[in-house]
Amino acid sequence: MPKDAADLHVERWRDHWVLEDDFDDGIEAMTFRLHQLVRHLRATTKAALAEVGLQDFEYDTLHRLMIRETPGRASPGELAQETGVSNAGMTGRLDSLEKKGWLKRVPGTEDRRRVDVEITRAGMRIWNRAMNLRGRAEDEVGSVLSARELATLNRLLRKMTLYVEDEETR
Amino acid sequence: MPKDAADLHVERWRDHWVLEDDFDDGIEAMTFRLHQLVRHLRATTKAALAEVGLQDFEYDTLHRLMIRETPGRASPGELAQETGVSNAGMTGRLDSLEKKGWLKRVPGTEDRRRVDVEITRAGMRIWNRAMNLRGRAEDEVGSVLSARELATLNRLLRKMTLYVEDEETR
DNA sequence: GACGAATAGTTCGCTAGCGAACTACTTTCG
DNA sequence: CGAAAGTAGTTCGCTAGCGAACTATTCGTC
Repeated sequence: MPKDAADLHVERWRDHWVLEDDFDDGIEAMTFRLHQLVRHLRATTKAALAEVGLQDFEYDTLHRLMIRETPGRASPGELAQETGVSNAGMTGRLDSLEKKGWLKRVPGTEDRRRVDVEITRAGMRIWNRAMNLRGRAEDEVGSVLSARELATLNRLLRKMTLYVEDEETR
Repeated sequence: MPKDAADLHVERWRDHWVLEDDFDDGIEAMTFRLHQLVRHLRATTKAALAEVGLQDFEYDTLHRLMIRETPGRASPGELAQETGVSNAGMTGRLDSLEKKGWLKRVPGTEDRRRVDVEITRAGMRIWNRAMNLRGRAEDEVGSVLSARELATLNRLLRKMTLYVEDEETR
C-alpha cells in the first residue's frame, strides 16, 4: 500500500520521540489528513472562484446566505454564526459585498437593532456561476472514491460531526 | 439515523434549487463535514494551546520544525512549504518566535542566501507541553470511532490524500 | 570569466479578521 | 413605569498573512 504524507509523518514521529502521553497513531494520521484535505479543497476552490472574480470569503458569505432555510435573507449575526466568523468580521464582509452590489442591508422592521441582509440579482448571478465551478473542483477529489466508499466515509464523518455539534450546543 | 448539519444542508439544497450542473450529494456532504471537523479541531486546539500561552500559528511553526526528518532544524522556505504559508508569512512568524526566544536564525554555512532555523531549549519545552494538550483535544473527537472504524476512515482519507499529493507535485 | 537566470529570504503596502468597546435598541424586573 | 440587563451590529486598533518587489547570493551558459 502506498504511503501518504500522514503515514510518513507518523513513522518519523515514532522514530524520533518518546512521548509523555502516548499518541494514537490513527488519530494523529486522521487529523493530519483532515487538515491536508481541507487545505487542498480551499486552494482548489480559491482558484476556481478566481475565474468569476470572487474571493473565497465573498463566495462563502453569498453561499451561506443562499443555502439558508430563508434563501437570500439573514441577519448579520446569523451569518456570522453559520460561517464561524466574528460579528466584527461579518460586518467587514458585508461592507465589502454591499459595496460591490451583491447584497444590501435593510433595516429590520420589528426590531430596530436588527439589520436584514438580502442578496441582489447581481449577487445571485455571480453566486450561481461560482457554485458550479466550485462543485467541479470538489468533485475531482471525491471521485477517487467509489459510491460505496463515499457512503462509508460520510457515515464515519457523521459520527464525529454529530459529536461535535452536540459539544457546540452545550 | 440522526442527522447532522451536513444532512440538513443537503436536504435543504434539494428543496430549493434546480441546478445547472448536478451536484453529488455525497461529495457535497463530505466537503461540508470535512470543513466542519477541521473548524472544530482548530477551535479546540486553539483553546488547549492558550493554556500554555501559545497561539496556533506559533504551535504550528514549532511543531512542523520538530517533526521533520531533521528535528528542530529547517530553512524558512522548507517551513513555509510544509505549513502552507507564504515565504513572507513565514518570515513574519519566524520574526515573532525568534523575538520570544523559542527559535533562532543561523546563517547558512554553504549557501549564504540560506538561513537555518533552529529551535531553542525554551522552544522545545513549550512545544512539548503544548503538544500533549493538543493531543488530548484531538483524541476527544476521534474517540467516538472504534479502532476498526478509525482504520477504515484513514484508509478512505488516504485514498484522497494520495490523489491530492500527486496533484500537488505536478 | 562575465552575464543572465534562478533561488532564498526580507520588506512593504495592503487586507480579512479579531477582541474590546461602543451606540442604539429591546427585554426584564422591581 | 423606569432603570438595569441583555442583545444587534458597528467602530477601532491591532495582527497574521498575502502578493509584488526588492536585495543578496548561487548556478548555468556562452
